Amino acid sequence: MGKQVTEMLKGTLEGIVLAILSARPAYGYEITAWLRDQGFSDIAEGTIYALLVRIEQRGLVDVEKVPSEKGPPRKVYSLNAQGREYLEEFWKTWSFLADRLEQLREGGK
Amino acid sequence: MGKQVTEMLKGTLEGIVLAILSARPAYGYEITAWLRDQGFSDIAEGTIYALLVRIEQRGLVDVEKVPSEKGPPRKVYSLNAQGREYLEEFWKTWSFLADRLEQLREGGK
DNA sequence: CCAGCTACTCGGTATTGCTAAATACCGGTA
DNA sequence: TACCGGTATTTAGCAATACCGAGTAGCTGG
Repeated sequence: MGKQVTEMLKGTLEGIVLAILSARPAYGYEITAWLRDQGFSDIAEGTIYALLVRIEQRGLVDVEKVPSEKGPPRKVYSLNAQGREYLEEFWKTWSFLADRLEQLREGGK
Repeated sequence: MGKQVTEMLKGTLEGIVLAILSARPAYGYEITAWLRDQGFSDIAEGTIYALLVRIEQRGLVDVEKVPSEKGPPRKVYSLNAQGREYLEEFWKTWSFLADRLEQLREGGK
């Protein structure tokens, strides 16, 4: 994609990852692959890992190291209660923004 | 609002301002006031001015200095052809992101 | 034993929004 | 006159987050 999406992801990517984790536990490599599959073609690996470290440090997720058959051990993240609360907040913020944008788009026609 | 919105605005605020300008020419102070009115309670003045300078330098807007009855002259910005094109791109990017988020929200229920 | 996939880490850069303070023009008021 | 408040813009420094590139490490198949 382009630079536009990169800047737009700032602030939303975190919510996206939390939303993924709210459905099921997952690890970094898996999340990156899934996102690319969904059309986020140029999400950088490093970005996801850094983000995971951040949300772990903020106590939004629990981590468990799980051995992999295909490589080094995976760090499997799962959303905890605090993370769920934070995700709720995220959705509210997102809705606010999306509503404003929708209005602007309507008005601009 | 909070930090969440601040980070989320990165990348979207530019589109928001361009969308505003697509409806009618406007100047910085006016845009800031309007945004605050719309619920963006803590948009910083400086942020809007800096953003306007950026989009001007990228050639997305035309500028005209207009005397004000109530203070120093206003810098009135209006969207030009290139800006309109860029705004189109912005809406596409936004739609992509909004669609993905909507799916995630659905799935998470 | 090496190539290639899996899986994670780290250092440096760019972009963008916020903070805070300064500058400037105007009207009204003490 | 002198000052205050509202209008209007500019600027310097800071913080957060995504990207880039390179490195580490485990496993499997040729």
